[in-house]
Amino acid sequence: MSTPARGGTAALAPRDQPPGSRERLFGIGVAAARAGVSERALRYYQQLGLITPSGRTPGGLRRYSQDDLARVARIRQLQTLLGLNLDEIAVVLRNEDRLAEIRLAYHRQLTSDADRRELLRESLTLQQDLRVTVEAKRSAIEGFLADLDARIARTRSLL
Amino acid sequence: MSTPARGGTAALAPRDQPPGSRERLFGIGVAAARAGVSERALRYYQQLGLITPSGRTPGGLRRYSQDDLARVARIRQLQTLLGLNLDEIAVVLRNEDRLAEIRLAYHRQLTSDADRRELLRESLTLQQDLRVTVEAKRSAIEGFLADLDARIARTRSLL
DNA sequence: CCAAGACATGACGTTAACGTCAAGGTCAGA
DNA sequence: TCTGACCTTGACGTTAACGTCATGTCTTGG
Repeated sequence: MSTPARGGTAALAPRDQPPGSRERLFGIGVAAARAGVSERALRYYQQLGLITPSGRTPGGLRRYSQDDLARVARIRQLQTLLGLNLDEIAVVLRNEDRLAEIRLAYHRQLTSDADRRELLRESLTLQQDLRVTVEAKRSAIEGFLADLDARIARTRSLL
Repeated sequence: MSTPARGGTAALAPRDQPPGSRERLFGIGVAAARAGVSERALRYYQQLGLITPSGRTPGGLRRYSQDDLARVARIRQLQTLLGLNLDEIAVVLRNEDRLAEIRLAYHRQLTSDADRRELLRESLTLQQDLRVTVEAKRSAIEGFLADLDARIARTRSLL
């Protein structure tokens, strides 16, 4: 493992700041704080393939972008709101990633028309599956809440 | 620990079947199957004080009633729907139990008026706390669903 | 250039919520 | 009465999602 020479063959190296869009990047400490999770959690998510920091310093330190933080928020949302485990979350995220790719390919016409339609259908199905479970959860919660309100009303009536 | 003599001083022992209401009782195997959980889970819930089978055979085998099964269902609901852990669930259940007791005491006037009002207020507060968290969850899920629907619409529009 | 944080990569520890196995008791029916 | 299915308690195992070191590296202000 040789430390890559800084400024050497920088052709493919991810630029630190694309001059136009001033993308602020954070170290793992700040990123974790902003995302409301631990550094360990961020490394763990990465280990499971849920996120990859959008950059590394030449020395190997992780650099997180705003989008990365949004992704972490999404993970937490799927975790706490829907109760999915990290493996299930990986599936959802992979699907969303593919959709984003398809959207790009759609504009640049990099893939064949048939391929895109195929991928689109597949993604749509996955999204609809997710929708079904979420909808079920919603109605269940609604029932729970109605029940709870009834209990509260009964309790109030005793006062 | 002496095995309690069967048929001894049975004055306070829970009757097996109150002659009027034909309460069917189940062994732990059937109970677990009906509740959709494992036998181990039932024993574990009992260990944590979440449920107590409403009876035991003279030999010590657990007997679960319909109400017990409903209670297990409630546990599962709080677990999967709200994401509470078993300790938090214990709090909720204890509160609900107390409310039920209060209702009984209310009719039979076993406690002082002041005591009952005090307990009622306390229970009401707990219920309202729960309501707040549930309501938060509901609106969060609603937002999630709206967002998901928007994504689905966008995906559809690409087809 | 150099010290003080911040960070990287293992590797082992922890907690909740059970799973599983062992060594026996209990019960209902033939 | 006796067998086979069901059940008991106790103890140890398991899995997910991290927590917590230990040890060495990177980065940055002075």
